[in-house]
Amino acid sequence: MKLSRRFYNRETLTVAKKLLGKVLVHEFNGEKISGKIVEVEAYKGIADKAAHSYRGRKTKRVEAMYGESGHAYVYFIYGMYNCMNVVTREKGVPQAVLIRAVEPLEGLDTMSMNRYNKLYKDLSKKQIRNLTSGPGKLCIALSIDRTLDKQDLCGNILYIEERENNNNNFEIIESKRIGIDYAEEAKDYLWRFYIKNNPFVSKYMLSFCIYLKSFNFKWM
DNA sequence: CTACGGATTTTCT
DNA sequence: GAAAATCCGTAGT
Repeated sequence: MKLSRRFYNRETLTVAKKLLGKVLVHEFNGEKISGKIVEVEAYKGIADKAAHSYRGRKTKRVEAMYGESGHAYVYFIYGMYNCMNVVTREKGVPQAVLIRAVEPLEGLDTMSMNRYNKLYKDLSKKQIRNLTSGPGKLCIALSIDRTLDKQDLCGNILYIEERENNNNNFEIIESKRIGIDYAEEAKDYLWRFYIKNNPFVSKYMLSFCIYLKSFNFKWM
């Protein structure tokens, strides 16, 4: 089931946590490329020093954040990467959730070609783990760039869905957001959420990787 | 494991 | 002109 407008038009921290475990899909060149969302960050707009829309800043780049909920906000950063957000709240309230990591599901060869110009079966364990474990990495893997800025997530190109066999039996960890050292007191807010012990989280836990390794998981 | 620097260009002041 | 919601490789522990 594709997530509805109603899903996105809620408190941003709620949407952030509820997005964990859902599946991000990009239909591109007639193929479904998808991954399970395992890590997100909330950006709460006007009052959030870490948000691009802090103090009501309304530049061309952040326009999408001011629009209707359930649309994409894709921006370019560090001279070479794109990051994808989901716009939340009603029109005029510029808040969003950054998708920080997904676990690859469909289109594995396309993803591995996009990232490493190799077939999935030829990837090293390290490359598999790094396929989509970060906001810039997942955009490369899923072919998400600024042409998808303002894209309606209730459409048929880029969307998020809840799957029938969805396993919602996971623990959510709350932590500080990453890469926002300039944000003064806002840098300490616990607005990053991720699925505990999932190996595709951007800053994954070593202890759990060692644990998985003992079971000979293929991505270790 | 951690720490650090370089890449690269849009965006905003 | 400086900074940026990142990633990668290398060197040190």
